[in-house]
Amino acid sequence: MALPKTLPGFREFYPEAMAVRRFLFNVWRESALAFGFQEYDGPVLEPLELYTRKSGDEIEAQLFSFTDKGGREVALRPEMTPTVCRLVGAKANALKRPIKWFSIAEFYRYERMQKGRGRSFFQFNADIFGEAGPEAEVELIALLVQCLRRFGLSEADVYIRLSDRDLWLLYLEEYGFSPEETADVLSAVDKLEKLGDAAFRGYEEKHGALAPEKREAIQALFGVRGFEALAALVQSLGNERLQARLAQWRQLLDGLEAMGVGSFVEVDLGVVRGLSYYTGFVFEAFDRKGDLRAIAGGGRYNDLVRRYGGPDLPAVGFAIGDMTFQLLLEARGLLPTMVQAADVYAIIGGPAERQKALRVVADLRMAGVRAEYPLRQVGFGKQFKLADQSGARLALIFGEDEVQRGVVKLRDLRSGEEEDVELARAVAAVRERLHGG
RNA sequence: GUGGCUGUAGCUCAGUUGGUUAGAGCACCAGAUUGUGGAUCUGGGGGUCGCGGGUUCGAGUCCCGUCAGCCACCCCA
Repeated sequence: MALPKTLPGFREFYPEAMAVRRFLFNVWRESALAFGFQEYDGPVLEPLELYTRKSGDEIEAQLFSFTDKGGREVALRPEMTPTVCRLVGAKANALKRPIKWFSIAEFYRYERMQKGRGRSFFQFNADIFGEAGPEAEVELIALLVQCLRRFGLSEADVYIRLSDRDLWLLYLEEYGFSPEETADVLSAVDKLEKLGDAAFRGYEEKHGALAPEKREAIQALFGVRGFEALAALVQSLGNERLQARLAQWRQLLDGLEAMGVGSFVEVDLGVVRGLSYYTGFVFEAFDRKGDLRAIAGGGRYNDLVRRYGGPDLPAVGFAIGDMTFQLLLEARGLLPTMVQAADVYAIIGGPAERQKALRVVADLRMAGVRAEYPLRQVGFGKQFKLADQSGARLALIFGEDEVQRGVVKLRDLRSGEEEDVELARAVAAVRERLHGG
């Protein structure tokens, strides 16, 4: 009788893997806190409707959804954005603005597994609500860069492609595309990089052949790399609203420079992001080598809070996934070896000494010192081996001689240095050794 | 959902044209070892050979199916 196996795509964290996970999370959390973001969380299980209302059925196909015992249609959360929109929307009037929130949470998608993608994964999400100007984007992109740099990743490892759905909309309008056509053009643009001209097939089936000059116009904006090229293209059109949008771009790029993160960012109108709820600036982070899928992605979604029943509240956010991120750190040799070592290992002579030793161990632990000892009585020599293997810096030797004299021997396992310490002073002596030198 | 590759111990793998009771290294446990170190030696536990069926006197080995994993497509909130 075999035990039931782990569900495909779900992850188990043995202590070593858990240490890596905690390392990632800690750095992300510290980064967000340094930026003044506040941590929140929401339910893992949500009404199915939360995810089906705004998007198509393809998304529903990738949901972990079922009917619960009360007959409710429910789904495991596949992303945080709807939840956070609801949370913020429900209390928007009571929340001090700008609302800067982050979370580190597990998500679920019913997908085929692949390198860097499972059916369960963690994401760091950071969002700013209530700020319509590009200052919010500056803050978020700076946080994203901080989340990279704190691990030792530089602009040589990662770059951020920065684009703008607003500008795309204005541009397409200028070329006479209707709103319905615009959505399908953007969907084609999203695939243009991979598929080439074939990307327009879906559009043409729906809206008829694409005039050559329109196609050229799309290709022109799609190919824009760098602000100079963007400015040149926009100015050639003489459209006032596009000009105004360009001013926003300038403000954003100046802010990023001032924050010292400009070197990570590349203006690249080839990105539009598949999701239809994005309304303005969008960005995606990739590794320079191009071996991995996207590391992070985000953008502005000014309509979403309102669409979830809240007030009109501008919003920007991004997410970093843990799987690809960890692969990147591994590939660059930036994952430190995780040590879960004790500080002190107690070496215990016999049953009589054990009484004294456990008391000291308990006191050490109460003082926040990681203290270990052999649960079962084993030979002295063996205990030294165990102490060594535990990675502890110090050993406390509770031998018969020592305990009878009312002392314990404190041994530095690195230098071999030993000294006798009064039992009552054992905790203090250990702390001096650990912190003092 | 589509296609390719791969499944033998916790890990890395060996296993002859199909032939007795499936092996090694690492890891783990114990002993040597009742007062000083990641060593050494000895021993031990651990396998329905992913699972199911078929061919055969006989299958880890050949065939079919299935499941799982990896990779690519699709998708990517």
